[in-house]
Amino acid sequence: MLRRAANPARTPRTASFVPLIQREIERMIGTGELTGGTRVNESTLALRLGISRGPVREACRALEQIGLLRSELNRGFFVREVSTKEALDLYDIRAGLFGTAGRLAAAIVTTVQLRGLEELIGEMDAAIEAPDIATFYTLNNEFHRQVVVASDNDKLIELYPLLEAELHLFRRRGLVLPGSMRTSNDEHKAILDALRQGDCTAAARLLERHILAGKARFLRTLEDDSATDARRGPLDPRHLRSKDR
Amino acid sequence: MLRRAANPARTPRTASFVPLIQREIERMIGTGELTGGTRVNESTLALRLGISRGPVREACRALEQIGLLRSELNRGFFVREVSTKEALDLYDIRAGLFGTAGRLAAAIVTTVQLRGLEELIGEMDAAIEAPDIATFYTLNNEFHRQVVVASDNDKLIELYPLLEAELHLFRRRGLVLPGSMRTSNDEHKAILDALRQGDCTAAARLLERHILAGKARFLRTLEDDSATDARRGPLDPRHLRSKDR
DNA sequence: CGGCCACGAACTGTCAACAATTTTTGGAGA
DNA sequence: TCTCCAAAAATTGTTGACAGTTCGTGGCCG
Repeated sequence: MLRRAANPARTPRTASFVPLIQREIERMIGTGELTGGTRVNESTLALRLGISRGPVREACRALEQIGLLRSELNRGFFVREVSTKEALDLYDIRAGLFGTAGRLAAAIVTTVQLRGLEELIGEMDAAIEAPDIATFYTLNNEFHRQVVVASDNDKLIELYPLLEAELHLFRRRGLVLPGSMRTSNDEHKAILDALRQGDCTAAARLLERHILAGKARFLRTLEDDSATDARRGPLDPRHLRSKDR
Repeated sequence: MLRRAANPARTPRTASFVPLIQREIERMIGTGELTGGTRVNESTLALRLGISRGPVREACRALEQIGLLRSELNRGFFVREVSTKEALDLYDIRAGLFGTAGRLAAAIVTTVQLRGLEELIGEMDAAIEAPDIATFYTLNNEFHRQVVVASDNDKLIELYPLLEAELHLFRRRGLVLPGSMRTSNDEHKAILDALRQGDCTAAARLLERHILAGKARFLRTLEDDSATDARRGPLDPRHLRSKDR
């Protein structure tokens, strides 16, 4: 929580409030403290953080650009809700970018990085045995992140987490199916092999398919949900237009 | 130019100033009115647009997020300069995304859209004959845009132009080599064929390679420049780490 | 003549206030 | 009791002002 108790002076000027507020709101969204569709009350938030509305508005404007908030004229900022169509779109984009990351990484990945990925795979195996879904989820994210970092493409390293964050705004969480963890980690192992051998084409293909497989699993959970939970109604047929491959 | 002369009332409230300012700054950057590295003076800009600094700051904060501006504490906002490394990184990202666009588009592209692409290719041929580099440049951009639109991936349609805009911040413009126009349009024809046949894999591969070919041409112009214009010094060896394919 | 420091101007970061708009509340009428 | 409407409250969009920082200038000292 942001407190200015330790700094009664008017303006610290050693750091701007805006990035702090931005990260704070991101955190609130991440933890579910702010849930999709809810309105961000500028005054309340400013009061709670002990600052005025100006910096809060700037932070919200920044968050609007990266897709975490949306604005309505004279009504302020709202936490974005990601539709099923958008979530599926994001999977396709992530697939393309992740494939690119693999193509780049395979050419320049270091042995240290390879060892790191190997360790993560081992820990994921352990999490599968436990079974510990939460830990697997974290490790899986870290594996993806490290692959992107290995690409040494700074723009990609910057862009990829934004897409992940936006995907997390999809209304239903916990998209990791217990049964799919083993399959997923097998894919990780194949990816590691391709990276180790410096096979750019294979790495790109495997990583792209890894995300698209995730998309397929995601689609399946959606269908399951709409079957068991009839209140939500049938799936929008538009979703089926996004063909895989 | 934004003027409020027609609206002397204090607050119109039929639209927020922020998006208008944002687009105005984008335009100024696009036309080169604001060039890379220059400082964005909030007071001056606000005065010129006839509004106060608040909305200007919000617009700048938004532009910071999409990579057109950067901020320094107590020094304000500056027009970003895109380094050679970043430009090359952007080419790789665009290649991956463009390939994704092609994979998606091939499955659902309409005959109307195909006809539109075909016409653009024809016009580009004419521009090559003229020769009219500026027109070719515009048509080429439009061709790329239409392929992305054909993917029907809204997030991609939103994301792709941002990357284009950022690439335009690279310090040297006019990266279209006269000699490469014909090659480039030949690639367009192959892409159109793949799309017409609904061949997702071929379309993805061709589009990805089309951008990577652009990256290769880009690299060549850099080398030419550094050879003829020795004052800039030799290329940073890091650039060579981004291997193609 | 050159470097250093102090002073003033310019500018940023933040705040408090105001007007316009939206939302809520309360009650009158059917 | 429910619906509709008007007034009050709450909230946003914008503004002008203030404090602190950075930048530029000129004088002083070596």
